[in-house]
Amino acid sequence: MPTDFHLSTFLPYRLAVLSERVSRRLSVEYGRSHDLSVAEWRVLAHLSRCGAVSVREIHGCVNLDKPRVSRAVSRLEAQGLVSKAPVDLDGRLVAISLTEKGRAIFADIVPKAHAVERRLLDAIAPEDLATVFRVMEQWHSVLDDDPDARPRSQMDLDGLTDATRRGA
Amino acid sequence: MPTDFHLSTFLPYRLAVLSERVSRRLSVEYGRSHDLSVAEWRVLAHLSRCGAVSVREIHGCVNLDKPRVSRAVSRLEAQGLVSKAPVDLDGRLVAISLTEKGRAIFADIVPKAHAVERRLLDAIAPEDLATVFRVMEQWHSVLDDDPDARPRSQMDLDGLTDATRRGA
DNA sequence: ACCGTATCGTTGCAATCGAAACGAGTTCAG
DNA sequence: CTGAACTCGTTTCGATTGCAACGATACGGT
Repeated sequence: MPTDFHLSTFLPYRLAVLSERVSRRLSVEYGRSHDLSVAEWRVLAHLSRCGAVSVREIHGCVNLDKPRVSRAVSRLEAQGLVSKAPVDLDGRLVAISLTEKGRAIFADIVPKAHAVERRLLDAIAPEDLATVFRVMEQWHSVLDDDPDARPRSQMDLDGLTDATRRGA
Repeated sequence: MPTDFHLSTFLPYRLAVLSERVSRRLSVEYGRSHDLSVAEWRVLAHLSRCGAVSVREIHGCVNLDKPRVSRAVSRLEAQGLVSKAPVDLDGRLVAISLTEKGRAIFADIVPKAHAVERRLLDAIAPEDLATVFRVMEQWHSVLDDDPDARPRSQMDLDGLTDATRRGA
């Protein structure tokens, strides 16, 4: 009677537990073979799509704070998976891009990552999957309207289709 | 044509981003007023339901590793929200329970936490919500069958209804 | 009773984290 | 041309993290 509160049915808790479990399972794939952190994996993934970009760009796209991106890039550079080059037009910027080795290692991980994802996706009926993604987008919308919530990152907004896009 | 991989549509990434955003929004509620971490919040929540329990018990129930629980309890004890008592029958165990102050602070936070959750839940049609929870449970089942995934915590298993329970 | 094994809670330690500060570079108003 | 304001990437620093030991207690076979 004091306060009836069940942690195990509390939405934020449930999301956190599932997300962390999935994330940890995935990190087995890129942490076991090659020695990558979540941040490094995300940086590689972003670079594989966007070519040569700045730290700022990555920071705004993959939900990692600036220092984390900076350090992840440093470690990746030390391992030879990534190269930094100065930008002529703006001396502050650094153009970061994948090396051949980085591309190779990423190409090696992607199928394993996709396999983990596929096992999850294949267990769900397509229409249920659609519902889930729609709901996740609605939850983001709720947070978009909440001044106390951290704003969404750029890339996650860009990924929206017109059907699911809000405001705009 | 290297490897076509979209981070922004990758399920583990999407889960991580949403979960982290929700979690961070929630932590505003118990971090701003009182000064609690996620671990401390979970410990309080568990104690509010389970009375006097051991560190081990909490550890197995709320998805926190043992040292984290131990340290969270220490901080909570230092703030007077929790009290530790030796157990007669087993000298290794410590019985942890809420103090009056701890109960009061928890009672103050719960409505705010529920408000955050409610805003999310109210945005979704009931049948869609049911689908989402069912899918989340299916994903847990997939991970339960995966030897490379970390096992699920006790309380999260206990929370299952017979309708959704797998194996057993 | 005794010793090996298991469990409980804590602590040590190295790595990581996040927020703020920093230096270098750029922009632009005056 | 100058200097204030801004941006970019890095670094600093205190706090937190996860993992692996650790001391202490309990149990079980002999």
